[in-house]
Amino acid sequence: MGRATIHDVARAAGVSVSTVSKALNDNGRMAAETRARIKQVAEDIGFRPNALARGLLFNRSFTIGLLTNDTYGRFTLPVMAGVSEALVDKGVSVFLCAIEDDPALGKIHVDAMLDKQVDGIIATGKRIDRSLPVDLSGLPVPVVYAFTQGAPDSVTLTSDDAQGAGLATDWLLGIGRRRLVHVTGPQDFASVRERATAFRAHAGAGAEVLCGVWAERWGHEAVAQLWERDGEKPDGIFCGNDQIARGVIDALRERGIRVPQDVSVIGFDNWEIMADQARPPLTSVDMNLKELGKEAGRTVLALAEGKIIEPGLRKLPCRLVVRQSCGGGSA
Amino acid sequence: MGRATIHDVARAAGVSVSTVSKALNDNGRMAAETRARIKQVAEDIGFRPNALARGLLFNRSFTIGLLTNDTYGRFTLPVMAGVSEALVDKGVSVFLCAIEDDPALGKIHVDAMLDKQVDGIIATGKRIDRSLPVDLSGLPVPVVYAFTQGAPDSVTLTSDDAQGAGLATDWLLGIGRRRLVHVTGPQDFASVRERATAFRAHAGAGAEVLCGVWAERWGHEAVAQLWERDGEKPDGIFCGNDQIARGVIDALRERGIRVPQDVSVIGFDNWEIMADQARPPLTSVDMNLKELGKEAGRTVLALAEGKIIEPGLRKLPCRLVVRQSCGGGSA
DNA sequence: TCAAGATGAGAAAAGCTTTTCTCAAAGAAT
DNA sequence: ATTCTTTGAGAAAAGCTTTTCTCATCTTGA
Repeated sequence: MGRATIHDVARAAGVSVSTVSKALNDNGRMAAETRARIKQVAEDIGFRPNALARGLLFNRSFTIGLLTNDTYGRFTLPVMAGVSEALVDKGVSVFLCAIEDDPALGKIHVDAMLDKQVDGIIATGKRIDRSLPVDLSGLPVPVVYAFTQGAPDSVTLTSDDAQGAGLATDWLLGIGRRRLVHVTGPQDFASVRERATAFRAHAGAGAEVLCGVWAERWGHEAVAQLWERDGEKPDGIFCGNDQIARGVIDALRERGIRVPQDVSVIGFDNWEIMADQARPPLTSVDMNLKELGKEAGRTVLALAEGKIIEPGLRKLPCRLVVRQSCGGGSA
Repeated sequence: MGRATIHDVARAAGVSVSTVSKALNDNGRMAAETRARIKQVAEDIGFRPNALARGLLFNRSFTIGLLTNDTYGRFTLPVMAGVSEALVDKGVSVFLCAIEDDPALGKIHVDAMLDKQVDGIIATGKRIDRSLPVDLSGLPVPVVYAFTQGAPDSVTLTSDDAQGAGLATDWLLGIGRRRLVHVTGPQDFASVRERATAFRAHAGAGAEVLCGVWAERWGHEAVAQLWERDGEKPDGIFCGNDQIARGVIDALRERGIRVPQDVSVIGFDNWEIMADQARPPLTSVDMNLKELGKEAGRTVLALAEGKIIEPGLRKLPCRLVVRQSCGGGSA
């Protein structure tokens, strides 16, 4: 019972364990024929080295911890998938630690990870301007922050909100829209402020920004505000997330305004389930969260291997996913 | 550098490592005063035993693997959180393995988990009538399936679709609705069939079931079908998910039909972000996925400890979350 | 006072893998 | 034929913790 050990292979091949080890790791000197035979026996027997024993020996567990306080959101899941994907072919597995917003739970999880000798920790959350309720400074392993507020002098990865906003704004300008408005979320989000600044920089200082909440009804309401006052109406609306965009599109339709013929709308997040189901489907800025997760994985691994990575905030570019709500597609 | 080992504690306390071990684990015979002193030293020094070494010794890694092919969906995240929560205070950590729908990737992850000597594996997915693209039978560790199709003779946990549908139907009947309709997703989903059967059993064999797709526009369309034909109109609509319910509510509003005064609507999934933002907020059936995850965690741990759990399909009850789309709330 | 029992603490082995040393045998060169 | 070199393979230690023995010392009873 149990899994085959290197001793089983040695016995089956009629050699010593050290010879088996050397054969399998292409180490040491030995007859090529012996090496091949041992490899064959190991394969036949289904031997795979015990990672616990290797970890003990190398002081390296080939394991990292992923800490998140977001158990429902749509942001962390792609990040996690990216981390997992980046590390799996390096033989590194990922501990998932859901800590809610509970500092005590956070500490328990961090201690458990350290006990298990993780090679590093990635912290991720639901908002890039809030930090996790747990102190990760002074740990004996490297820490990388992804899509959450990092400690000073740490390596922190986020999406580039300004660049994403610029992408959307330029696209609207590129297809000939001139009267642009940005309808977005609450101003206390750093993302909101950064996107708004970039929007104004690209669209012109006079371009209007309406802050509200992250909800469809705010999209409705913003359209009402914009259309029920005097003056020129916008012909391009860049929204702070896909839900707001969804509300905007619905409100425009209810007013008989055609999207994209009369007004172009762009969302943010590229939340497929929302963007695809909007009528018309929503052009949206994608934050490349999976890519961000991959990068976080690669980075923490590099740090674990002793490579020097300059600390600081690194912003990864967004991309624009073109659907029909905007016009100007290549089709 | 590195973490303190039991040898460091022994040296600091002026005793042997075996004495330290016995002191900390409340094992063996020794002077109470010695024991207390050693414990104090260990605490001061910040000693925590190396889980790799313990794992090697006990043939137990205090680790389980969580396999999922759902990297974007909203079903697995609460399941994962539940698993993590159930196991953290047993000292068990969870490996997250995102395998997409790739059998090769699945095998790699399973092998990696076995290498790391996981005590068990939980498989979870995005659909309870599809199985993961990887064979988990004949593994040397116990496997529990949660919210995905399990192998024959395995322990499989899902939500009780029939009971959930019954809950919703009875609620509608209980508040006096008599002309009920069930608007749901594609019939090739087992969940759809099961809920429909339960709906008919509770609402009467003649009660109508409309199958379509899992999308808002289908909710719209179903309302159009129902209202644009002759005969009595429904006064209670039970929807197969919250997106459909959302479409139904919007379509009713557009027709001037009041929810909940004229028609009661109930959704399924209790997807907060959708249910809360509907106008009015949606009463919905919650599958208790976090609870399901917890149960899966407890079960796999029990199996890992050698307890006998009868194999088979276990269905965990749903609950109804009452908001305003239905009337009949206690308020 | 001597033997027997109780008590406290250390030595060693096990769990699995890898690496460094060591050693023996075979082949080559003188 | 003898010595040196090369080659092939095994022994042992390290990495950390726990448990089972074993041993020495102290106490107690006869």
